[in-house]
Amino acid sequence: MFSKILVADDIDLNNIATEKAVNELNISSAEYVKYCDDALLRLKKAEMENDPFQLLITDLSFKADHRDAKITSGEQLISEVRKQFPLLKIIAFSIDDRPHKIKKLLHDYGIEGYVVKHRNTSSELKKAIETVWGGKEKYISPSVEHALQDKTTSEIDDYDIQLLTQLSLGIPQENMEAKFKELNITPNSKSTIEKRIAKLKDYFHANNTIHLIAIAKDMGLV
Amino acid sequence: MFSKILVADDIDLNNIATEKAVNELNISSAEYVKYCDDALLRLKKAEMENDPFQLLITDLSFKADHRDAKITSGEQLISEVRKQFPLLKIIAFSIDDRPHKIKKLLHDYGIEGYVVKHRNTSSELKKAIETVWGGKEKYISPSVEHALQDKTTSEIDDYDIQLLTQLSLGIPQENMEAKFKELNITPNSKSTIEKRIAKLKDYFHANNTIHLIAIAKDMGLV
DNA sequence: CAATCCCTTACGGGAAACCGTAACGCATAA
DNA sequence: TTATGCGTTACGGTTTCCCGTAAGGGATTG
Repeated sequence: MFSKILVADDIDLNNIATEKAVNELNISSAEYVKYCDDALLRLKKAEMENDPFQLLITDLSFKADHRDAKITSGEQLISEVRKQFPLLKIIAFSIDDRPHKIKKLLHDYGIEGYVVKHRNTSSELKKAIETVWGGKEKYISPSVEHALQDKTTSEIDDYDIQLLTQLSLGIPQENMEAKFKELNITPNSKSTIEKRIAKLKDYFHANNTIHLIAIAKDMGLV
Repeated sequence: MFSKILVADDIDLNNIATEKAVNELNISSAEYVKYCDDALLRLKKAEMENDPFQLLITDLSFKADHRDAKITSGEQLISEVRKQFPLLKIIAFSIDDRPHKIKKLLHDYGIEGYVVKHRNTSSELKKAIETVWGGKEKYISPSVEHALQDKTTSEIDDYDIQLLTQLSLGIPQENMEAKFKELNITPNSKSTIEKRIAKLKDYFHANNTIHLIAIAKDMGLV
């Protein structure tokens, strides 16, 4: 079993309960932090002392408070960790069960586990740690396993996300061509952009662009 | 101190940690449920047995699962509880720190406390229970006290919310007059609706209606 | 080399949204 | 009673969006 793990979650309740779950496994050392920046510092310190962490369990959403923070989300933390500590195993631990978010973490960063906070989190978390320790397979909460097969989101690419994002930020379709040129996104003609928006509306059965953006917001695409 | 309280939260971790906090107070009986429907059942049963609960601590967001649920959110639960058990004290216990949500619960339902799940939840929850037990004042987490003074949302009325909601559901401005007549909402002329949308865009500094709806979604207004 | 396919781009007509102006209805005040 | 103010409603012109058609430019194929 892992001998040294790090848990990052800004909500103290989660750390309290996670600690209880972790203590029921045979893990000799577990540390808990409430800020992403602190997580990175701990990882660096342990690396320097030649006693590195073996597993990071991290929440995805961290609320801002009075402290200045360089890393403000679990996703940013995961991205940094993957670059600086490629051997460290990662389990994401979140209330978010939206397929798009989950797939992104699994595919883009190749994390080893995704545990959804729900009614049986405690036992799931233990199973996840054991599975990841085994090293053979990833652990995904049963309630979101279907997310991986979900093709609704796999057919939506980065271009679509960019488009939806700019729309949600108030860029009118009229100015989108200029905006995309500014951002070096191609294709960027008014016509193609129009067609792509129409395709998205069709895909999500949206009555109009407002509806489309509302749906995208609900799905967590933007 | 309270002798009998009920805690409703669908995430087991929260119940585990809440239990720990509650045990540090002098409360002789505390029960924990993961479904809103169960909460209502427990309250009814205790009432019938002439041993009613004195305090309800409830989360606001409950995820759906395989079980059929009549009450699907903490807000609905609070609404029912206020009708059926007017003497029961209520503390809402949520990760949601958006002013609009908090004000709604405090004003529309007159709940006795609002604790935001954050980095010091455990001690805040204890303080909240003690304050509500005192019976003289309400408890609001310090980090959202400013929400009560926030006038951004107090100037947005139910009519605005209805309008934003229908827009986000894909009703085009063109058909809004008919929709509002169907819903018996007045005023409902095309012209007034146009003007109100323009006012909202102005208020939130939205470039266009899409942007407006994105902002409303972010603020939790719809 | 020409033929075909697919994606991108261009354009134009019609619908919806946007915005200013003005009339109407109703309440309060003179 | 008339005057004033405010919110609602009505209308028309301009802009933006929507949607169909068609032309342009590579890549692949015969």
